Amino acid sequence: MLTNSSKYALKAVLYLAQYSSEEHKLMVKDFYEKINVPRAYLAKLLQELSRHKLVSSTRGPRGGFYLSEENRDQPLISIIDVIDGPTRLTSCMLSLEECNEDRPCPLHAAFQPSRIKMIRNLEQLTLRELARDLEQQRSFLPR
Amino acid sequence: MLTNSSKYALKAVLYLAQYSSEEHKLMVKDFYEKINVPRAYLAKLLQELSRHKLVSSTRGPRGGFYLSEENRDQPLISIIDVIDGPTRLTSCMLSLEECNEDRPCPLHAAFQPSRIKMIRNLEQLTLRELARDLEQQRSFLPR
DNA sequence: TTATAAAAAGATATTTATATCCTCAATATG
DNA sequence: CATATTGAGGATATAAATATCTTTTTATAA
Ligand code: FES
Ligand code: FES
Repeated sequence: MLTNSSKYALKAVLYLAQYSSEEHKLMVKDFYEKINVPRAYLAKLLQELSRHKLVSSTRGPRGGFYLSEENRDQPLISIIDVIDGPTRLTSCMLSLEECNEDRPCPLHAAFQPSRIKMIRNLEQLTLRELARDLEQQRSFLPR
Repeated sequence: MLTNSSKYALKAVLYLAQYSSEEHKLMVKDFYEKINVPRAYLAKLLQELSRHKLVSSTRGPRGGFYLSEENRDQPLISIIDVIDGPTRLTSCMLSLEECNEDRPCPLHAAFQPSRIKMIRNLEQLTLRELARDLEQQRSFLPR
């Protein structure tokens, strides 16, 4: 469904949503163990997200990563698009060149409705909303 | 969502469902181009499915692969389980050890309903049914 | 201004998925 | 029985994903 890379990225961003702020930045070495992601690989993923303005960072002493208020309003899909590429979830399940009703593959009719629902969720749910669920212990971040 | 391998396998099996029978077996070299799968790799995938009794085959002259009537009644999921492993679609989207309501990850609540629908579809739809759609040109097999 | 701490960037290594190749075993046919 | 034909199986090659290591840049604060 998702690659390991985007799972790592989502865990990292949700962790930052919970425990970081502009006043309290987190260094990679401070939390890579909490979310069980290889340290150097996590750094790479966050760099990529930073380049795309999905997480915030500053270098040097007292630097680190954090989520700005704007970052928190990003939908989940934006993380996935950057790490897995924008076609991972929307492309045809059997790799037909394009997925559409006009010339559907054999799986299309049965799967498109639930697939669309999942994608709509990813487009609508923001990091802020999921972080709130975590805070209220309505959900739990895997380590 | 699915690996290339299981997409290949599904295309192959659906092709066999349409064009093969016990009386008319198909050799790999006769159809690997039709479904655009590397010849030797397709052979490997069909061998694996054959070992699991999901496709039928005989060796020697006039041999080849085909789908028996029993093969045609298998659900899609059985192909995917053999090629991708049985946890590909059911495991937690963030790789939490187990996906359940008691201790859900942040994505669980939003995604589980549509995910379950997709999996139910895969468990219920048989090759026979999808082949019928193809025959009626209600769907099209990508090459 | 200097030393230091942190991310950014680039190079390299490892593992897994995908793909190919070669030999062996089974089966049909003459 | 001999021979040709096909899948089965094992070994190997390549590509992509995952992971690590080293160097450079930027910011802080003494
Ligand atoms: S055409 Fe294949 S999933 Fe839509
Ligand atoms: S617990 Fe993560 S998807 Fe169910």
